[in-house]
Amino acid sequence: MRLSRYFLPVLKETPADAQIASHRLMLRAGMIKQQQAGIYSWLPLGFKVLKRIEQIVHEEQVRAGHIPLLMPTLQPADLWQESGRYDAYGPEMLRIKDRHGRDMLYGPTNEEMITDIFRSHVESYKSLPLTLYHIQWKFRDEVRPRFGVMRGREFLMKDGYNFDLTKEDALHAYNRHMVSYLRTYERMGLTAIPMRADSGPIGGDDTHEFLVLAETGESEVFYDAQVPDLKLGERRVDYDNRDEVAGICEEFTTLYARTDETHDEALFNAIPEERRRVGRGIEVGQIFYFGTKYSEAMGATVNTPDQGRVPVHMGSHGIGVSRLVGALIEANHDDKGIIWPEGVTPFHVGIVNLKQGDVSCDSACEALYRAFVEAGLEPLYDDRAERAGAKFATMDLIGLPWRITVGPRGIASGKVELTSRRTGESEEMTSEEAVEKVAAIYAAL
RNA sequence: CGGGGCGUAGCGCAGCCUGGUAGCGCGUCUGUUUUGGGUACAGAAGGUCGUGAGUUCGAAUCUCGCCGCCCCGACCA
Repeated sequence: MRLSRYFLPVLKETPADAQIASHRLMLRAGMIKQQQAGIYSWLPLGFKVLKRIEQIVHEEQVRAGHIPLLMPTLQPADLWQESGRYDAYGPEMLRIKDRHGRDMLYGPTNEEMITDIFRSHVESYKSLPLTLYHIQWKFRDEVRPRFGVMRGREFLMKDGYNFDLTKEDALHAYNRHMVSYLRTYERMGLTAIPMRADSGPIGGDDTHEFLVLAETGESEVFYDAQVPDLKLGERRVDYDNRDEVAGICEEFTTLYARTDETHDEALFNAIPEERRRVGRGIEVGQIFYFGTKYSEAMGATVNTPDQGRVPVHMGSHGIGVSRLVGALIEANHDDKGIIWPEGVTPFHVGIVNLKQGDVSCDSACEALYRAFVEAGLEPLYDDRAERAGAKFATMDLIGLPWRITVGPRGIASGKVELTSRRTGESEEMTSEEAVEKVAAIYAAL
């Protein structure tokens, strides 16, 4: 993409309404525009990041054997009356009437609807196990939306639902989700810690929240200093292997890590003092096992091998996709702007032409641009007639992890400069070497 | 939903107390200039001062209502 032809409305000054870093930077970098309290338009740069995150979530769900579908944002009230949540949910649920006076709602979650889909088409234990998920916009009419996309009213969420014959099977689904989530966050360059949590209104016995450590987090967290060092890394996971999956879950949940909701002072104090940590975290996902709560209420039953009929065991599992954009920035920024991890960056590399209109600089930039496109990468070429300072400031603000600087001085000796946004370190090399190096970095992801 | 604050040009703000022709910086547009970290000069465009009512000869300014937004708490992917 050529910046002169892109739509990137960056702001030099910080909008007064934004208090925390991610919100400020998303506005300044032209990623979002607020339309109402807690409701945002996603401008091209923000939309790109959102889509990258969504893509990673999809890939890891499919890898775990889960099946994508898409349910509507608007739901009929009667499904929720069946489960009893129409009255239980309260004013957080946005209720709407259509022209015929029928009661509808903008879905805050989809347990009822997915259960309806399941019961319409599944009759036999032979169809199990089954895990369906979608990534769709949700609406929760928060009393007080804040922190930009981290606490919006409208938000994009991946929500998945497992249907299993037995509790044991459902717990395997639970574990599968935990491992797939760990992998999802790691690919984004985030450390998200599973913490035992309260079940809240969704109900159920087993639940973990995934927290990204950040000072601006809304939850207080207590954890063993060794927990953030746990990594899934390169290991291959067979998601059908129950023992292996359970083993990984055990590895990641044995050390103490809890939110204030479930914090246990005595257990915490059993950790050696130098390893006790208290901090704050941003919740970016949650997994639940809730048994037959919805299947019983809504008649989602299957025939069993011994001629019986039983309600299925279920769980639901969510990742806050739009919230992750904010959480990623909270975890990756400095005073100049955003620093995207390679896994989610909107463009792979920025090309800065220090002397637009200079024949040798222009042609070197064009050649770099073509080379990156041919290598399957997306460059953002700042070809505006701005001076160097403005171009650097824009690149720093929008946070592309790699920048190539092309100027008359370097070009005279056949060199360009490759700079890491994270470390600020620069290296001189030929254009070919720069393309090769950047391509190798992304190929290794 | 309790408490606090704000609404004046695209963005950031001053003016309001003490009513009298609506201003500044940035951005935008035109021209010149400059060119390795948000450049300089000259000119231009852009505002029913959130909204409705009231007081007044006269309201951005005073009074009341409404709407919107932000912050702190209680609640949540």
